[in-house]
Amino acid sequence: MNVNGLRAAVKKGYLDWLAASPADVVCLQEVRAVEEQLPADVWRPAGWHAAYAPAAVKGRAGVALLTRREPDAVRVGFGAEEFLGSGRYLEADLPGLTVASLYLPSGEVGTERQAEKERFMAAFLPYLVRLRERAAAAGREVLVCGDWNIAHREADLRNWRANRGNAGFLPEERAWLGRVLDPAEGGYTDVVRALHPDQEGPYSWWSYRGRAFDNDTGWRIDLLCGTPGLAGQAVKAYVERAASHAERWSDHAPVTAVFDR
Amino acid sequence: MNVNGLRAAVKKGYLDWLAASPADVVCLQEVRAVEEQLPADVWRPAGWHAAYAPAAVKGRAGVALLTRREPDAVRVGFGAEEFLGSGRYLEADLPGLTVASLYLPSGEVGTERQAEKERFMAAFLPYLVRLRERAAAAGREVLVCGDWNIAHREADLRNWRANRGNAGFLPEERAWLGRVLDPAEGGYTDVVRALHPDQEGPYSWWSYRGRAFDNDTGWRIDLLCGTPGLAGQAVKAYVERAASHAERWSDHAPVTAVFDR
DNA sequence: CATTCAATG
DNA sequence: CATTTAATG
Repeated sequence: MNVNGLRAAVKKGYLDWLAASPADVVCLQEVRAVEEQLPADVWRPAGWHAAYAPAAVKGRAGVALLTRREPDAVRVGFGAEEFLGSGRYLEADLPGLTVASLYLPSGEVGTERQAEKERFMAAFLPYLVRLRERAAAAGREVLVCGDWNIAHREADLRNWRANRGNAGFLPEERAWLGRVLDPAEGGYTDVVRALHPDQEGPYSWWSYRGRAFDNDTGWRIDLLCGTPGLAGQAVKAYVERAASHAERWSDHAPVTAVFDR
Repeated sequence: MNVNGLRAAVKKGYLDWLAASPADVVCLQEVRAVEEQLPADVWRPAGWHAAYAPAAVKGRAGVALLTRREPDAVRVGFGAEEFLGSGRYLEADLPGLTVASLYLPSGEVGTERQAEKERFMAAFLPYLVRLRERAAAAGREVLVCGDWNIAHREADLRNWRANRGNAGFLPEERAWLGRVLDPAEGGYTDVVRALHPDQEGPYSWWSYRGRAFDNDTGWRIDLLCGTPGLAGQAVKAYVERAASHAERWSDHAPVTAVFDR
């Protein structure tokens, strides 16, 4: 769940959502804060173990993992030196599962930020493969949750034609995500899409501009990518699109999956 | 009247205040906007002629003059090249009167901004003398209105002891303002103080921090400095301290004088 | 269009 | 502590 600033999200209802959540694991992106900036009951909510990977630059990025049981291990970053302090990747080992919170750079065509996104993608795919192999050797499934900032296919955003040249739906980005999901390469499964193969969306992000949310002009860029063994256990997956504009506490909505294990 | 951002002031009631104002001339400081950023009825209110001197840097400073009758001439700046595009000085000729809107730099001890304030003061005092002489030769009185960012005497701020080392109440700043008001040098009269010689304040600025406004912990730094002929015609002078915090639309309050001419 | 930040005040 | 901008999204 990309909270678009945890401090702002708290003011608008994040804690109510969390209190009502039945989840065992919650992955946050765009926390955009450090511990000193938030009350303890936000940073370490009662009933949860919390791990954070803040960005070195104040007010930027930042990912977190909230788990009901204490992880056996927590690791920040995925090996690429450039992104170690960028607040974009955090993983934790739980019994039989490695779960990760990912915030892939959003990019902007023709800028250095797009080049950064591409460097991230280039380094991250081989890591995903190693992660899967390592986890398999340890008897663990893997679930990488977060804001991938890429819509894979035309069904994953409302206006795919108008967005063909835009960051998030570039051919090279879509191809890269295809490799992540290719059984012969990345080997991950898009859990929500696997359960809803023929649906438009469900979208998980809507621009704040115009009437994007009201018109459901959104993108499905928040993905839960799991190893096939885990993905096969998914029995339900859904996006918590807020019923009203007043209830929105981020420009993203929570994406949830339920596993029967 | 320092509006602390005309766009913010509009949202909080500036236009209501202006509509109710009986003034012939209104001097604004810290407009912090250019024409394109505001609706026409704010930038050029019905019934007023408006002249602006915006700062070259976006969102900074900016002074304005609203006059019920059209000025015979409008001039931006006071001759100092450094401050020409700084949005800090604007004057207009009306029949028998030159009126100016001034926003003197606020300064901060030990910083370049304090050095800038001092350069402004050094260049501005001789200008004030020339202005008075030129106006006298043309049969005009002078009134320089605005945020001088200096409290002249102990009665001009609530906590003068605690502020002895702070910008706005430094000995050299107070001495400089004394020279502006010295009959033998600047030759200007502090119109409000002349009518209220024995009063604490009246303050015209209160910090947004703490309870400064509620406790009237303010500063009298917004001055109307006039040539003696004009100052002698002042029959009333007052600060419109808002009755409640909700009515405040700036951290300053309007300072008004009524002249019988 | 919303969230941060830094600079200014 | 409020207003702006800039960068980011």
